[in-house]
Amino acid sequence: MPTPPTSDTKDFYQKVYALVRKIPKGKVCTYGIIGEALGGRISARMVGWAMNGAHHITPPVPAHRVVNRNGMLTGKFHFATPTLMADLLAQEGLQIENDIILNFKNHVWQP
DNA sequence: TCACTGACCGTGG
DNA sequence: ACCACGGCCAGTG
Repeated sequence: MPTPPTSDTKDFYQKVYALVRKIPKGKVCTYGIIGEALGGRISARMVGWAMNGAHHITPPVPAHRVVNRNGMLTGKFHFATPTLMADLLAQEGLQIENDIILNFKNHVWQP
């Protein structure tokens, strides 16, 4: 069992992207939930790091639906424009204010 | 090779 | 209720 001989890290990236793509429209997810959903052996930090490569991969990943536990758009600065993330979320019917998702807990989606 | 940083989270004082 | 610290893994200088 054994242990996956090959590096899990690469698989882990793919898992993160797959899960994020699975997030339904109008819903959001947190880094911690994703990390736990992938096995819990990973840190939420790595999830964010994985998203760092989500810019040049295909198909595109709706990273705008991934926020921190606080419901705050922490990664908005990593997007094409700092307002793109809030804009996309607003288009999905989410209410954003001060870079924070209103009623965030009510829009959280879990795998 | 060592050290620091980074789209985080949880617990303690 | 708020502030501070540690833990986690990987990539870059």
